[in-house]
Amino acid sequence: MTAHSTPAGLFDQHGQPGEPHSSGLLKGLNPEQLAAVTAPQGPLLILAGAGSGKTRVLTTRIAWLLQTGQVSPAGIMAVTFTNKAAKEMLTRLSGMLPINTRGMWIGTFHGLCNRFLRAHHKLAGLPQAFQILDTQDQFSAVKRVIKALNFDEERCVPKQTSWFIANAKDDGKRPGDLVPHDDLSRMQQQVYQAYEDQCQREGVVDFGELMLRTYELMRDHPELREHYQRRFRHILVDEFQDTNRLQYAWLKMFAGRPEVTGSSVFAVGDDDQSIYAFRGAQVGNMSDFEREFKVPRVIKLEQNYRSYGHILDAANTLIAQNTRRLGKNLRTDAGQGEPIRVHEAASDYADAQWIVDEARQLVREGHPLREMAVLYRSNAQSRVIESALFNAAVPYKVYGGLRFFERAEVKHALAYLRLIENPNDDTSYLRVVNFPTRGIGARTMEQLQDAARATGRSLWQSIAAVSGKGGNNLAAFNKLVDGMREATRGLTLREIIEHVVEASGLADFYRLEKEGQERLENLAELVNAAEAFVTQEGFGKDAVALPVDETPGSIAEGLPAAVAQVNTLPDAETGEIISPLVAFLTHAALEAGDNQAQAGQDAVQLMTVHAAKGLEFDYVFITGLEEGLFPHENSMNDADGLEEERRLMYVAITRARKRLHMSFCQTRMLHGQTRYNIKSRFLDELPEAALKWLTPRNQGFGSGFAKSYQDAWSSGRGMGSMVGAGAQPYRQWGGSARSEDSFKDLTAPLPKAMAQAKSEGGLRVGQSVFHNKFGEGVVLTLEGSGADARVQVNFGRHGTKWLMLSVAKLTPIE
DNA sequence: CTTGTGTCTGTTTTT
DNA sequence: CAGACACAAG
Repeated sequence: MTAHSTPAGLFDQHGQPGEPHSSGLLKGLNPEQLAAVTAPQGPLLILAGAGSGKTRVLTTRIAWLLQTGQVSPAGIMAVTFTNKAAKEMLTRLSGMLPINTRGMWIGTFHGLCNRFLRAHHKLAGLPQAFQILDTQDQFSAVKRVIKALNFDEERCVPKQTSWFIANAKDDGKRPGDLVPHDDLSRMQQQVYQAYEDQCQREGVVDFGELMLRTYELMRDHPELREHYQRRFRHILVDEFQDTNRLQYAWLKMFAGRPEVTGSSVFAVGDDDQSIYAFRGAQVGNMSDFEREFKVPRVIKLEQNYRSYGHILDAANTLIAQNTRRLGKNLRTDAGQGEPIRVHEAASDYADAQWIVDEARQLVREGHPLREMAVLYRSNAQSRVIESALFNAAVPYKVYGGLRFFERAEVKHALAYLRLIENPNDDTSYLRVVNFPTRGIGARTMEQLQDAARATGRSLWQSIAAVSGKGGNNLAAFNKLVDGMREATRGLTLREIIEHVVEASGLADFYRLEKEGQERLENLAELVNAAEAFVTQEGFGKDAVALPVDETPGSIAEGLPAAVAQVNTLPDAETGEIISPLVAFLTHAALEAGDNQAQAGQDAVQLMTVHAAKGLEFDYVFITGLEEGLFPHENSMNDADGLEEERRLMYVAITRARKRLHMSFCQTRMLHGQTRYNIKSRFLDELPEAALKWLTPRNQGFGSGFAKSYQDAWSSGRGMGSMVGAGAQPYRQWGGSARSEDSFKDLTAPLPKAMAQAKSEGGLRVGQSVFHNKFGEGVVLTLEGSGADARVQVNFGRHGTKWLMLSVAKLTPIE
């Protein structure tokens, strides 16, 4: 999405957009891009490779359609997956044309659904101020349902069940559409049904529900369907390869049958960058689209404006190993550039150190830190790298993890705000009824929940059913919330939040807490976020009235004003404009916000490969190229999983503009255990000519074997702590490694490589050796032979250790 | 109702 | 190793 600063100004692709004439708009487009942008009405599929100017094509297409008068802003719908992508599109578009982007429907799938459901909330059977459950909320709601149904949580695991429900919705399925095939799925189906009832009662929807309900509303109401189908003459979809079944059906619903509605869908995607199958993405939607919409031709954007040749060669060669592809090869005019620097380290620690060294070298050459990114497969890998960077005083920024609106203190404050709008929101009620504590304990809440369940009412409505002290406290709590609602009536959003933070007792609570300072700051930041939201969304004195829909006879006809972009459409029937508070709460749910405030600071960027999709950097480090990690062991058993891992690797490689670094290590600390890793098969799949090995290839024996061996170096307990097993995944015996029972594992067959290790090791008593962790030592004793060989080594200040020769990595020193 | 202890479980993530 | 969570004791 960020397609600015390109290698050494070699390319003119990302220069300033031309002046607002179509000739200016189209200037600098290559033939394929031009064909895509100026394609005639009708379905179109753009296969856009990484760095091929995808976003530019998408936005220029919209600008061109508008400028040539083929469509009015109201006839455009552009859908993305992330808020970031939607914003980027809007920003670029307003840079190209002096148009008001507000009449267009540009946003994320969920943002547009929200807009739609707010406008038609009566038809959808929702309160106007319906609240949106995020994943956390959804999970706790499901958990509550499982408890209420008295299901065994061992059998009907809440996490799996909430995943099950989300998946069903992504597939467009209601509880009644499911056919249970065993006890578990029968239970899950029941939970789904009860969960759905509960959400409906509380007036809340989860992410999947936003999509599904919009889809169903369109499906079940012909007049609505016809209206929107007629209205959106051009539907543009970004990252089409990431759409799930429901989203594709949703798109078809809005597009209608092209020959009838005349609408055209402009789908842009890259099957090679499909990395979200695990959450329901169907790459197959691309070929389905091509077939079902009778796409006359697929335009391939293969000219890359981002990376140098070696990098692209690596990407192309790698991805060519995937069998199920639409087929595409990236090319560049930029020259080969530097080869990819490949480094093998003895340990994850040494690997991190190497990254720090390389980064410092780049700094010495005058490159800013923000142009360096360290990418890894899983979040757990960031720790070592962080500590190495920290120790070297190199600023860094980690992406991922807890986002702003997901922080506990922020969610607490939001829960109070939600209760002001909708006291029947049980999820919010449960979150803060006793936070800060006000004498409402578990048994009180149990009584309350029982009463609510019995009558089918909300917790808020059921407090009279609880007598005694607990009941009084509950009444006091309801009164507190009522009081807040009264006190904040007519206040600005900022004032509302300030009041609630104080009146709820949250502020006092955190003021007294030792570690509360940061939380207080986050609450202050929440006020800022609200302030920024109000300014940005244009609430306040001079909101401009815009006709939303000009189509005569439509449901939405004559709507008064779209005060703000997506979140604040007026009610379709009453024309009442949603309060800034509801809009802000929606914003908080749909846009979890960045996780770190310190933006703009020059720092090395650390993130998972998934998080890096759509980004680009001059210098990229791909770390942890080890079997079991990347490709991840959970994905490498089936062909589809492996291909997805390869696409992930492809995404990682294509993030780099100028120089790419890849690294792996022989030992890695994971879950408190040392793992021995083989280098990733993906390294072997890269063209040799594009690589520059900084360490000798296949050096030592650590890189070639013993994937799953527990290190045997704990001294003192002698052989009892030595563990060896066949080629089992390490995780199968984590705990037992500490018990004497594991001793018997030593009898398991050992691979040939281990026997070789001994002879190659060529150790003798008195031999000097090097060990990754303990450093230099001297061999004191040799025992056993072959797979059973063990050795006693004196490591000086680290003491004397018994090591399993087949497991510990010892390098002889002459 | 709070606090401490023990157990468990560890991909990827937007909305 | 470390965070989340459940349960028992105070």
